[in-house]
Amino acid sequence: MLPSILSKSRNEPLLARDRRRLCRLLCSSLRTATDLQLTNAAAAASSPPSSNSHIASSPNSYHHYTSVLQSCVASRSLGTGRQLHGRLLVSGLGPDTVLATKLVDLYAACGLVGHARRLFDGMPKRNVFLWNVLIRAYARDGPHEVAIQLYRGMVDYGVEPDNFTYPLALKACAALLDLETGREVHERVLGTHWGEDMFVCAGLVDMYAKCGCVDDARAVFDRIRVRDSVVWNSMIAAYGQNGRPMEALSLCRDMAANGVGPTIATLVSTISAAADAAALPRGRELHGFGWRRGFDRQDKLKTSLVDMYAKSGWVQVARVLFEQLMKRELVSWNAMICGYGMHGHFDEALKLFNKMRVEAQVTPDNITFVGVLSACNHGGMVKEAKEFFGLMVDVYSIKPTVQHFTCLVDVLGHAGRFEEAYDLIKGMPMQPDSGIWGALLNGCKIHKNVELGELALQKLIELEPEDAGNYVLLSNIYAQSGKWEKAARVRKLMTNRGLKKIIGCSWIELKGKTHGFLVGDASHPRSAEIYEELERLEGLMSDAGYMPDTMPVFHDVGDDEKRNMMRSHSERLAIAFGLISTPSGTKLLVTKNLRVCEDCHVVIKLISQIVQREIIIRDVNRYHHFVNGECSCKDYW
DNA sequence: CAACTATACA
Repeated sequence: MLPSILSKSRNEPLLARDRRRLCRLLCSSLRTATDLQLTNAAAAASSPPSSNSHIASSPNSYHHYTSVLQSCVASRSLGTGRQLHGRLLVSGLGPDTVLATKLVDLYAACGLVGHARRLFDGMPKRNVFLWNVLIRAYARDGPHEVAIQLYRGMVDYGVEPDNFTYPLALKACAALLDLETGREVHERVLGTHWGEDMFVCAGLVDMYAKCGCVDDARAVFDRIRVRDSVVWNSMIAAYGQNGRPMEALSLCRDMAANGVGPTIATLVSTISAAADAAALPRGRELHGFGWRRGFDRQDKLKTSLVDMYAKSGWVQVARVLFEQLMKRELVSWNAMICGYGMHGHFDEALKLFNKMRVEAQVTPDNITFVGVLSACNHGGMVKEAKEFFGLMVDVYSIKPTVQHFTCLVDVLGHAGRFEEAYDLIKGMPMQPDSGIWGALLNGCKIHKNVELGELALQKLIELEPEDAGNYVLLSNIYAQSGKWEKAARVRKLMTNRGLKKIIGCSWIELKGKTHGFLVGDASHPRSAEIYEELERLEGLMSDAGYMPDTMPVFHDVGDDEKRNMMRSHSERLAIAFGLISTPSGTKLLVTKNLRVCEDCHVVIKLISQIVQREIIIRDVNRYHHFVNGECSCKDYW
């Protein structure tokens, strides 16, 4: 009869004899003073005043027994838990699923998944709680494949997954980027009534988002009737993580309009979206909002602000916030180092990197090295880049990824060391991707290496035949070396394949409103003033000896027309608009969907000198920080 | 027993 003690239903009164037995068991396992203190404190904490608190606090009840175990879970008192487990085994107090669930939970929480698994495997009967607790352990700490195996095992075992199981299984799918299984889980959910459950839907949204299917995520999101902040956050993060920051920002507005208050998670996701969209005014607004709520004291929010300010050109502000962090985590260091790197402050980036390793004793990861290598890159530091690469591999035993190789190829290409770059590519342990060939092609463009440029383009076309930018780049290489027929042939090849050059577009955000400009755009209400300003500046520039360089325009058109096309490049329109709409001295940030052309680069340098303004252009792949006639890229980009 | 939150090459 004893084994049945522990499987009595919770509300059934225990027999006096059972109670005595349990009490003895419990007391004998809690002999040490520390354990006792721990347990008492934890038990007190886990029984808040409630209608049945008298039951929980009664020392002889089954509730007390389970609550002691519960408190072990809460305080991770492995010792006490193991003793209890031992006693249970010795006394033949058998397999009660409630107690087993708590033990499995305890072992998993203390990192002893093996123990948890053995206990689980030994249970003759498994209910949904037991499955969930074990799946949770694997869904949280991995290996995630096991979580999915268990989910499948549970179905085979005949236990129906519930509203707790699905989010866990989906979390594992998300971690593995296993879209196929994710869809399978979704299918199953649709066959039940759990499709209405907010937790399950949040799990689905997140799973689709992590697997890159934002629109599937949105479809699930749209069908949810009542949405709490977490579901909104999941969807906002979905856009942010999939390169659609503008939609993330607008969804945050929708969330507020729907009366759901932003939480710290909302702000972190949205601020990071603002960073990616280089939407500084919006980011500052969010910063202010977080400040009023007192969220900005939290390191996670502050780190997202570090990233946002750095990406919006305010590296110094980012640094101040970085210094204010209570504890500088790896991500914070990475954000700051990459922030310096992308603006060309390679000396600051390297100083910070050393501070991180030596003073703060934080171990860098592969992302840190991407930042450091790209910083070397922007500074043209070949020797240092190689050294850091060696440091990464030899000292930190970090396996280089294709991104690290891309940085090296890029720095070598910039320096015109094509043989080394090409050898490096040939010796890479992985297949070179489009980034690698793109970096090489970029170097070829700078040094007018037509031969290797052709090869790189060949590879690029194989890898991404749909990308018109590749054709444009090669055509520019030809044009720069005066090979006009070849330039035209590439252009023709491009049109024959039905590819269109992406139209250049730049935007600038002023007072929370985004103003976008296309090439030759005359649609802006202040268009006349914008062109007037450009003309005024051109006059001042030719006084300074500026001659337009029309080389990059590869169309077969007359010089005058080329000039006109150049002078109405979208970034110039955006800058002119910024100049006439802001007080003198205001820093301008312009974002562009393509690369800045050579002539615009020269022009913007001159403008920054003439009007004495800091102008930041955020290219499709880097920043140009123009101050007093100089650019942070030192004309290498 | 459950869902969301920062960093990265070209």
